[in-house]
Amino acid sequence: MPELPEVETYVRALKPLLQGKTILSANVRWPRIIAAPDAARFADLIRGRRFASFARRGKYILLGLDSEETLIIHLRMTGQLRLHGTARAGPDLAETRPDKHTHVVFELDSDEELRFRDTRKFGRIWLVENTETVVGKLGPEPLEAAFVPQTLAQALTGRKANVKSLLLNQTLLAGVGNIYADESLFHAGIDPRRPGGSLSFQEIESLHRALRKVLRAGIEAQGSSLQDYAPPTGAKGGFQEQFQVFRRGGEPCFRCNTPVTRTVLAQRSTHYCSACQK
DNA sequence: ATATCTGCCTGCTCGC
DNA sequence: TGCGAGCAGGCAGATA
Repeated sequence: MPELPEVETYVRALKPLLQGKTILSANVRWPRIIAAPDAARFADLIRGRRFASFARRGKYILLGLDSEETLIIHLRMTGQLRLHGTARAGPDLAETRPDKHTHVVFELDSDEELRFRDTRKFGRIWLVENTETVVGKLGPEPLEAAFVPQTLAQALTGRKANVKSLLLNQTLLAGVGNIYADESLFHAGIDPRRPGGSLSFQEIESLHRALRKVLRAGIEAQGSSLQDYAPPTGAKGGFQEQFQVFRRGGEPCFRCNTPVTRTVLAQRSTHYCSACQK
């Protein structure tokens, strides 16, 4: 499940692969993937556009074009973007043919095509003039300088929902998903079931520090490689090797040997150490 | 306003 | 081996 570090890795990888290349056509094989405008208009508008800028906001990939428009892609759970050769593919053409999970194919002017592949079809693609119509409701970027403990305090104070659910709320904080929420709460020593409003300012500072540390480490490791995540270059990230609690239910905590607890919060699997996290 | 639930999807695992 | 049930989960939209 691509979260902030995985999406950041994606954007960094896409830039040298796509910069300056022009989209000759877009073949939409599963129209529901295109969130806006409708699939036919999308294909019409994107024809002839050139990739000009590359950015990330939360878990969204923002590909600025040489027009007033931005191509926005959200990978959700199982979305992937891969660049494939076409004319240069030669004898391996059969191997490079889009499979049944490839829902959008962008033909480029470089004898290549950019494919959006998504087994579970949760991913979405937009083409918009104003990015705010898509990402406008997102909360602050946790790695920007403007994100200080007071920002996090503002998101948590007065809240009765558990802190794990609040960390997953993209309108409060952008980019944190299930992996980095569980890992950050472990590093901060905070029980994920605690009501957001029950955290002391000292605990909020600790959580703020943990979030930034874990997200930076995730980017440094080029993300986590789980079953469905595949970056455009094929190079796999290694942050899963640093997991302290995520998907380690029943296994001993690396710090204290207490078996890691697995429970469900906000309908999502949640992992924590009952001894280390209070 | 906030909190919680449902639907979207497919592949995989599990039990019979 | 076959098959259905349950599960994984980000986010929009609905409901409480």
